[in-house]
Amino acid sequence: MSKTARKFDLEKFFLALADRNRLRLLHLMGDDEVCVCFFVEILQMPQPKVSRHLAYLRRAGIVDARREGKWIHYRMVLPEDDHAVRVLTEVRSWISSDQEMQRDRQRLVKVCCAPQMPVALQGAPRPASVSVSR
Amino acid sequence: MSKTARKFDLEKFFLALADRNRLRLLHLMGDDEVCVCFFVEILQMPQPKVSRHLAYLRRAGIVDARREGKWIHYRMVLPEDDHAVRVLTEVRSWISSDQEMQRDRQRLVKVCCAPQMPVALQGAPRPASVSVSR
DNA sequence: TTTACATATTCGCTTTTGCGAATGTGTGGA
DNA sequence: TCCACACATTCGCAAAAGCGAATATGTAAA
Repeated sequence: MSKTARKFDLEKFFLALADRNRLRLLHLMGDDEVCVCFFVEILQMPQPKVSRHLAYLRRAGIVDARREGKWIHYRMVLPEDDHAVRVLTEVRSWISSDQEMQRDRQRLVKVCCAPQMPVALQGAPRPASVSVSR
Repeated sequence: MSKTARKFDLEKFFLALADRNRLRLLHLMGDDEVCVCFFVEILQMPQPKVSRHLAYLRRAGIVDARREGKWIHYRMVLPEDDHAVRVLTEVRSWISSDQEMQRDRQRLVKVCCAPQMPVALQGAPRPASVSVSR
């Protein structure tokens, strides 16, 4: 599940960013580690669709996944390439200014800070801050 | 031929960057205004292919074109969106570190600084520095 | 006003991408 | 051991992208 060092592919990198679904996923992660079930719930997308787009980001070296029991957490990683890191930093700041994405995040905060989470998320591990790692 | 202000589309922007042909075109432009015929000559691509990719960049608001007689010059523009500008700045620095693109540029410099340009480019206006404009 | 030239666009075609639906895989609890 | 759950992957199809070939457009020069 862990990423091994590989040559950074410019095209694959930008292709991964060229889809609003994936940008929304990235923005929801932010600096945290987020469980797949939250993406499904917050974005109201079918689970296979979420998984497919997460896989896309994984293959592009932009996110990494960690299993914890039945749940799988995704987080952003700093790509090996410094240019990619800086582009990604700009992209994150950019998508933060997008209205729809702001609403996504508001829903995430609202849901996971509530004393009682929605039925679909009962028992799911809440998003937790992680230091973005290589 | 000139770009009118329009809402900046995140997806379209990244999609435009998600193709090596287009990244090579962008890199060849750099800070200059470059005539289409140079792209065709340097990149050794069929002219319709070059035109199609340039159109793609135009529609994404990344480049603009200027006609001068029979020739058409392309140059990068600073997108309206400041985030896009910063991403683009990083991208330009990124592609500058790519080997193939460095070779592209070397060929461009070699060709247009030569006292006698190749037959295909006889009479073509050489690339000229322009201040990147909005 | 033809003609030549530089560039843009259109047309089939193949490849790739995204999708929903179905199915597979790994984990923990009964 | 069997089942339920969380997630990943596969499959078949529709939409989109990229390509070469052909064609259209705009300009200058004869």
